[in-house]
Order: sequence, then structure tokens, then C-alpha cells
Amino acid sequence: MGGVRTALYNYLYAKQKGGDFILRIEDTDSKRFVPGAEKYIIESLRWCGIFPDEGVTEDGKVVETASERHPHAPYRQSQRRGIYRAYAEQLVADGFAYYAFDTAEELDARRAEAEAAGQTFIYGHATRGGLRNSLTLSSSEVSSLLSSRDDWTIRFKMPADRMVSMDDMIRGHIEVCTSTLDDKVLWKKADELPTYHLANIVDDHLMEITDVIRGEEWLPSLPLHYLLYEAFGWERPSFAHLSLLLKPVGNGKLSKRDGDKMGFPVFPLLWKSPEGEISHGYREDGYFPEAFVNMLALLGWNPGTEQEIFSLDELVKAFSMDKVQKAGAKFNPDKAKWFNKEYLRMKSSSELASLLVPVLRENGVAVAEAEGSADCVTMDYVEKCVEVLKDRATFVPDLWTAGWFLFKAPAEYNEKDVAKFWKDEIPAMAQEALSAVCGAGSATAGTGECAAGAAEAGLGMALEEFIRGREWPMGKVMNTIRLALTGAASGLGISEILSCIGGAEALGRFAHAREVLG
RNA sequence: GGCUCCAUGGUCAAGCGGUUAAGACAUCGCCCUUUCACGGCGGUAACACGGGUUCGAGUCCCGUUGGAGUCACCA
Repeated sequence: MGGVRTALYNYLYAKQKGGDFILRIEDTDSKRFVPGAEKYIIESLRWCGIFPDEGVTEDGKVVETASERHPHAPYRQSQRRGIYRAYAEQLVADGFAYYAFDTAEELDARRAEAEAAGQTFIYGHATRGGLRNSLTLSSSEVSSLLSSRDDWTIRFKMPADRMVSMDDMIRGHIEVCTSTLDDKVLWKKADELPTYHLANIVDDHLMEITDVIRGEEWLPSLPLHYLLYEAFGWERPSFAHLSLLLKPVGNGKLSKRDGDKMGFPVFPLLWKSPEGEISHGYREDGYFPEAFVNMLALLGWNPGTEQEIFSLDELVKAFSMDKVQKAGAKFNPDKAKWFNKEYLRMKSSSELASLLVPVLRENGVAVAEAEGSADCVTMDYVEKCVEVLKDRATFVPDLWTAGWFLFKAPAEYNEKDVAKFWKDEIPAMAQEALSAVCGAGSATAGTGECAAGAAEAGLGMALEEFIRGREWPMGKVMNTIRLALTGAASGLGISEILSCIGGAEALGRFAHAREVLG
């Protein structure tokens, strides 16, 4: 979710300024490679309606070579590995970086040592003089180590005591002193790849990036990035650091576990990790992409007006960086559901009907596009049903839950629900009506026709009794009829049910009776 | 712990020196409805604390507290 939000803000900002939104894959850590992750990212963006102008793929195909639309290809850093070393070495030559030969084990030992002493080990101006690097070793030693070993790195030589003055589009002016910063690894010989810091700056320069909008977790390394641009003598882009999404309850940032625990997705799409672990996705959980995007856009940004429902195009127009919140936003699953409900209600009945069809089929209801037959409902019928059901649903499958009996005759009814209306005893007629409907269901269950037929039978019986004996209060008649129709207490009223199943004539009689009897 | 960022109801948030401190979600009540919703009306609920500056501070400054991020040959 957080990643999608960051991408969304980038997209909105780029589109608003008439710029391009570029998708680059920063996969410089071979150890962390996750099969399927790149495809997942692209699919997620596509689902959200976010299409990169330039980047790693086009129409599902990987962009390997430069073209007019993709002038900076390739867009995977793993495919660009050849270009970074020269930049790192240029930094060494210019005195902004140096070769380091300390092994991972040696550094781990130093860290453990420092920790034992209650301190933190920093590979920086205070310690680099006592470590094995091109600053402490003779040049002959350095060149021999360079050729004999394959685990050296190139580190940035962080100034000892310099105030770095930075600007952030969201936070304004920020100042940090370099004295507490460390000498970050920029390039590693072991896999001939740069780290994020170098690759990011080099590629942003090469790809003519003008604006960088990223998560707050990058704020601590902004001084390094500033210094890197300065060392290269390049013009730097504008930066905006977004605050993070926080967990709904308790402290800390939103994590995968929170979703599992509290029953909401944290991933845009269902995600199956290589280990086989499955995480829920908004798409599979029934959210509309427009609702998801709308909800995300308003988590940490507001338009300054009372408008809450925005299409992607409207967001592009309304977005502004100075309305982005500085503080982290606690994610609220209830609000996410509310957005989806709003979007569901905005959809036309015909669109919802088509979306409901797969659910109907899953539940054994046959749907015919045009003409219905004895054991088939028509789209027209589905649409009519959706019309009365849509106010009761948050997700498409809720339509089925709220009105399944419009498609399938009930096989039984709930005694408790009946008892709610008949405290003493259930009159014979009511019981008869109920069994008639439920019994009818067992014979030819699964068709809309059947449900409609049974409903009218039940309605007829109840109506007859009502008119003849005048013994039942109106409300009880209504509720009994509804029970007869739905098999259990349902939200739908008689007239709503009849508007679907087409008991127009019966409804007419009922209305007439009501009039006659006052 | 060091460094950096942040701070208005339970949550998202408006406010950018003078307001009865909006609105939405959630919650509660009433109305509509002999059901469930939808809808309508209303309620509970906030400027973290302490100092300044100012005629006047939620708004500006400092401190305290609290929260967040980060301190890898990860991004």
C-alpha cells in the first residue's frame, strides 16, 4: 500500500506538471531478488490505472533497448551494471571516495566490539584512519589488493564536519551536520554492482529525473545524496519525502502482519511469496481500483476542499505538494470500506449486474445474456435485483449475500426469525406458506424462475388469509410473506422483492386490499 | 542511545495571528421504515505540556514529553 501510494503521488505530480512518470527497477541487491516481484509491481500499477510513460516494460514486454519512448533503456539496474563502476572510480580519483578492503567479518567484529562497550561503530571520518583502505594503505598495497581480492568496496568519504543544507518540497529546509554520518558503500566488487545510493544518483542524472518523491525512510540519506550530486558536479532534482503509513492500532509503521491480524489487505494484489506465504490483496478482496486509489490519495494528502471522491484525472488536477501531510497517517480500514461502498453505489446497475454474474455462476445460478429459460435468469432480471440490492452492499459479493433468494429458492427457513413476529404460535396458514416456499425450493432449486414462482405462491396464500379472515395485522403478514420468500429475515421489503421477481399482479391485489381494509 | 522528521477528536483531517476550532470515517441518539440497509436530523469527542513573542497564539520561537524514521557490502 505504501509503495502504491508513493507511486501514485509520483504519477499525479508528474502528470500535473506535464512530465513523465518513469518506472525503473532498482534491483542491485542480488541476494534480495524475489522472483515475480517486478511483474507484480507492474500489474499492481496497471490495476490502479497507473501507466508509466517510460520504463521497464511496454504492453507487457520488457524494454531492452533504447527507443524514442524509452530513451534511457534498459531500466533495470541489474542490466545496467556496466555503467556504474566508472562513476565510482571517478569519485575515487577526485578524492570523494576511496577503496576499502575490510571484510564483512572484520566489520561485524568491530560492531560487536563497539556494542559491547555501549557504543555504535561508524565507518566514518573518526575510524577510517584505523581501517584497511586506500587512505591508510600504500598505493602499491592498494593496487595489489585491488587485483588479488574480489571483496573490496568503494566508500564515500563523508566530510568530517560540514553542515549540509537541504530542501524538501514537503518539509522545507533541513540541515544536518556530516559529523555523525558514515562512509557509505557505493560500489561492491563482489557482485560488480553499485549500492542504491550510487545507482540512484547516477541513473537519476542519466535519465534526466527532475523530481524525486519517495518514502521518509530515505530522509536520513538525503545528505549523502546531496553530497554525491555535488561531487559529480551535477544538477540535482527536487526532493519530496513522504511520511509513512502507520498501523491502524498501536505504534509503528504498517506491516504485512497487521493486515493478517486485523483482516484487511496491505497489498494491492494478492501476493504469494516464493516461500508460499499468501497475503491478501485489495483486488482479490473485492475492492474497486478507483476506490483503492482514491482512498490512498487521501491518506496523507487533502485537496483543501470538502470533496472526497476523486477520479484519477481529478486527482491529477487537484494534487498539490503543499497539501501533503508531514506527519505519518494511521491507516483506517473502515474508511477504505466506505470508499468502496461509495464507488459501488456510483456504478450503474448494468455494470454491477455484469460484475455479479461470476458470483451467480459460482453459486450455481445459470445466467443467460438475452432470453431466459425455465432454469435461467436473464441479465435484465439480474439488473433489476441489483437495483434494490446495491444500497446494502460494500463489495460485489455482498449483493449475493443480501439477495441470494432472488436467484435460488430457499430450502428452509429459520424458526427464530419467524418467532420474532409470532410470539405465541405460528398460525397454520403462515406455516403452510413457509413450507410451501421452502418445499418448492427443494424440487427445482437453483433457478430464478423457481424462486419467483415459490414467492408468488407464498404471497398468494398469505394474501388470501389476510383478506379472508382479516385476522392478521398487516405487519405480520408482510413479515411472514418475506420469510416465505427469503427463508430467513432479510433486509428487503415486500415491494422491493416483488419489483425483482415480477409479482406485479399480486402486488396490485395487495395494494387494493390495503386500501379496502384501511 | 546518536542524528533527522513530526504533533488539532478514536482515525483521516480543515485551519496558515482575531473562527461558536470545519468536514469525513467510526460511535451514540432520534426520524423514516413493523425488518436490514439507504437517507435525514442531532449528540459525545481535539488544539500533548511548559515557557516566551504579541493588544491577541491551535497558528510564530524555545524547551519538555510523546510518536516516527534511520544508524548494513538492503533498498
